[in-house]
Order: sequence, then structure tokens, then C-alpha cells
Amino acid sequence: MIDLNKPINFIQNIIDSDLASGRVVEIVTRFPPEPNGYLHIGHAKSICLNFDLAAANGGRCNLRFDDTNPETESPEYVDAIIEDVRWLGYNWSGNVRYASDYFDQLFEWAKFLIKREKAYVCELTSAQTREYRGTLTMGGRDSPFRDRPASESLDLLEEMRSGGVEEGKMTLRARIDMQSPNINLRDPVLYRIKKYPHHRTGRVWSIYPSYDFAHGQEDALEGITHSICTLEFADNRVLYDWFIKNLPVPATPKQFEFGRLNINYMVTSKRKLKQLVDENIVDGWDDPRMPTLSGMRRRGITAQAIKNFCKSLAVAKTDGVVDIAQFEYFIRDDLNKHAKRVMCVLEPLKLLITNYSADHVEDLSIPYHPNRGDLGYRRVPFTSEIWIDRNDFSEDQALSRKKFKRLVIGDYVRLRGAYVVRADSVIKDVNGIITEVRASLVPGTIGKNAPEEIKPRGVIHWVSEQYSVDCCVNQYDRLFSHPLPESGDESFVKFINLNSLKVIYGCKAEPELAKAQMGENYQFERIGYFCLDNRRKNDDDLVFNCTIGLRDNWSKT
RNA sequence: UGGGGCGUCGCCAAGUGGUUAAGGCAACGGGUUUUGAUCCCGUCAUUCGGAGGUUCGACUCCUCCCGCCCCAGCCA
Repeated sequence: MIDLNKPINFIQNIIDSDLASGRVVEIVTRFPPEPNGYLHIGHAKSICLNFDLAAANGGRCNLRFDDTNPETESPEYVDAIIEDVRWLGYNWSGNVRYASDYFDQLFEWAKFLIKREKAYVCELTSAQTREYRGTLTMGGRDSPFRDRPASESLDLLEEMRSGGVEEGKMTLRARIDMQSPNINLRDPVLYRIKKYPHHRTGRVWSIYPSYDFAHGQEDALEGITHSICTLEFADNRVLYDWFIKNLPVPATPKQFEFGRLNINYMVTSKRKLKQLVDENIVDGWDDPRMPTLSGMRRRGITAQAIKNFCKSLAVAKTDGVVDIAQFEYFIRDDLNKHAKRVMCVLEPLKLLITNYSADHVEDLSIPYHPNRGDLGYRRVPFTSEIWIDRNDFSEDQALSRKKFKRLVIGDYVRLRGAYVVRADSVIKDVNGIITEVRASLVPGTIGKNAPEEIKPRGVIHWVSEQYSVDCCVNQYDRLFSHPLPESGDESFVKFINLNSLKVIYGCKAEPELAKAQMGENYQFERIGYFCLDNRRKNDDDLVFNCTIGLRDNWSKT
């Protein structure tokens, strides 16, 4: 599975030279999610990169929540994220860490900067701050509070911290360069007032550090050697380095950026995914149509498939769009190897075998997997009345054997794992709808080919009517009808595919599926891969989610 | 118009002065098959955003041009 020919990525190259030059002795990385939403496939790429890079170099990787904005964060997200990382199979070094663990230290460092006249409390409103910042092409103007005495800033900061100042009235800013062509350096905000309870520190703080003031210092505190983030943070790197240089931090982490993962027909923006959840466009963060890890898990996509996919991805600085077919390849690839084969009829049509005794039952033994003997066999009862899928039968005898490898009046077909049968006639209701097909089997064809002159058109799946179990199947189509739903403005909701969920009731499954286990993947032969849905009302309800259909070359033509 | 980043097959992507320009996905042929699945075999860039230049020799170095992405949150 792992492509040994795949060259090492540019970050590994950097690690190699850092190790060779002695800049670092142990590789330490970190996965730093903000707990303001659920993890999605894009995060999976980052998780794999960080954990695998550390492991490949004998280092370690931390899991750290960047919880610097209590207004948008919650313990629900913390728990979900931890579960998802575990599900992927990764173990972080030591305890789960939080930016909030370092609030005291960060505050001390803020005062350190003030004392060295590298930070000041600013009383510009947010609108004024924006105005003073200048534009992309023009420099900004210095804040009138820029040169106030350190002692004054120190007192004010203490007042901000203790809740004595209204939200929006003051910020702590770094004193860098209002003329910098890099806007991040135009006296960035280090602390802002938020009188909002934090999910871990409660109401202890009335001010919270900004991402820029927190992230690099957290990395330094944890001894992170390679701080890997996505491309949009490239401009923040000089600021990251500025703090590391101007603060008495215990280490010198370095930031490296790579291109985030985009997949067509998907949306990977926590903000937008949250919108889908909040507006009830989907069933929740774990809706099987969502690109979230929890949604994909519920859909039946395996952690291994996601990891294999992520590892196949290049780590580079280009921001491309990966074809969803590439992801689907890895989903099928893993499922094909591991899923047990069973039979299930989605749209039942009765087939009566007229030359088979009505009270006879044959206990057939059929392998769980065509090329994995280690998975063993299952018992499948064969009776005279069976269910076949309606679209596996046609009255049109003119249909060529090449175009329709299924049952046609007057011709033969193999019942998977059982006999070869010939369709003889049909019975219709008053509306002309076929209600039953009458057929005759060719004796002695179980496990053997039919006589030379009988050439079955193909193989179809079936289920004994008497022993079948009823089930329900959820089939999914892509959530968006547009390959790039995020292109253009915020109107991605306009591209929602309204037919992305199809619930099929009254499906008939072989008795084996009555024992279906949660978390197990099955292949419904000739249809696709399925798993039990985790939101069933009762434990013995049989509701299956279609993970993905089998590859289907024939329907394309 | 400032700054940062990127442009190699339909998609992803190796390549760091001399290779027949890897590989995967997709596509298209063919073989095996009691899943129209899997598996196997084969085909698929005289060309690297464009134009010049340096060089015996460039996707790789230089110059100019074109295109795309990110930055003006007290979000991350």
C-alpha cells in the first residue's frame, strides 16, 4: 500500500538537514486544532503529516488545543477532536495540551515586552485600528498611544486582565512597524478583552491572547522543533519569529507551511460546515455526507483508507484540488481487502423456481471473500422462492448478452453461489407491473459449470424469501453538485445537492446480516460497501449506510 | 498598485545543469474471474505558464512578461 517510490517531502528534507547540522536532536511536532468545530479530511492530512513525520524520525508529536478564543470554542469539540485523532490511530506524546495551560506564562511575557517598550496598551477602537493600519499598498499611521510609558501600559494591562475595562476599549499591541509591507507587522494585537467564560479557565481571565502571540510561544514551551501549518500563515512567520527572538523563550521553533488539502465536490471550511449543521442542511457534524472524520466514520470509511489517502498526498506548496476519485480509490481499495461479502436485494422482485420443491431448503456455504480464504464461509439458505433485484431482470429478449449480463426471459443466469437458472415467464398485476418471475434451475450446477450448451449471461445476487431479513439502506450522493462549491462568494449553499440522501426501505438481506456488527464493513455483492448506521432507534434495527458503490465501468457507457 | 506564495499530462505530483521528463488517480485497450468488482498486462507529456538569454547542454541558472492563491479580524 505504501508507495516506496514516493519521494520524501520538502519538510522531511528540512528535517534531514536540521538533524545533520545539529540544529535539532529530536524531532517534535504538534497538531494544534482550535476546538471550534469538528475535524475534517483536511485536518487528517495535517494529523498524518505531523504524527508520521515525528514517528519516521524517532521523535514525538503533541496534541494541543489552540483555545484562545472562548466565544467560539466548547468542550464538545474538544471531546470530538480527541476521539477522531484516536480513531485515526495516533497517540500523542504525554497529555493533551491546551494553549490555556500557558495563559500565565503568556501574560508574563506580555509584560516583558511592555517593559522593553516593545508593546503598549492601545485605546483605539477596532474601527480606528483598522483605519490606522493602512492598506495593502499604503503604510499605516502610528497609534497615539504608541509611546505611552511602560508603567502606564503595565497598569492598564492589569486593569484589562481583571475585568476593569470594557470589551473593545483597549488592546495590547506589539510595537513593531506601522510602515511594514507585511501587514502582520503593523503593531499586531497581542491581547483583546473578552468577558466570556472560557471552557477551561472559567472567568479567571478577561483578556485572551491572539493566535500570533500564543502559537509560537506555545511551540517554544513544548519544545516543538518543526511547527507545520498551512500556506495562509506564511505571512505570519516573520511575526512568529519576532516573538521568538524578542522573548526569553526556552527554545527556537521554526514554522513551515504546506498547501492545504482541497477535494472537489467537498467543502473543507469549519465555518461552512458549521453553517450546514446550524441550518439543518445536514443531520449534524457526523452526517455521513459530511467530509468530517466523524461523518466519514459513520459512513463506513475506514481510518486506514483515510490514512492511505493522506499518505498518498504530496506535501508541497501548491494549492491544488484533488479529484474526489482519488479519495474514492483508497476507500474502495481498503474496503475491498477487508469487507465480508454478503447478498442484499435493494428492490425485491420475486423469482419462483418451478422445478424445485417448495418445502426444500438447501444450506449453502459461500465464502465471505473471493480471494481471502482466511475469512471463511457463511451459511446461505436456498429455497424455491427467492428475491432478486428488479433491475436484474428484463423481458426484453433482444437485449444483447454484452449489454445486459442479467436475467432475460428464455435465457440463463448464475445465481451467485448457487444454481444456474433460466427465466421462463412473468406474472403481472393489473397495471402491467411484473410481480413475479417464473424460472427453472439447471440441476447439478452448484459449484459446477452448466453443460456446454448453456452459457449464463452473468451472475446475479439473490436472497431466500423465506429466510430473508428486512433492512433499510441509506444511499448517498455527493453533498454538492458543483466541483468547486467554494469558488466565488459565500453562496456555496446554492450548490447543495438536494438529492444527496436516498432512503430505500424494504430491502431484503441474507440472514447473515441479522448479526451485523457496528463498525464492521460489508460488501453487498454487485452493489457496494455498507455498514450499520450508528443512529438506529433500536439495536436490532437493520439500517445500513452505503459507504461507496462498487466501481462500475459498465454504466458509464 | 505593497508584501508573501505558486505555475510539469484531465487531476495530484517527482525532478535542485546531462534521465528515454518518475509514480498515483482518471481515461482507453486486452486477459483472468460464479461480484459488469478485485486482480493482471498494455496505451497515455519530443515536452515542463510564455518570450528572450547564459551554456557544448536547461524543467532545472538569469531577465522580462502572463496567470492563480493568501494578507488590510480586537478569528485561527
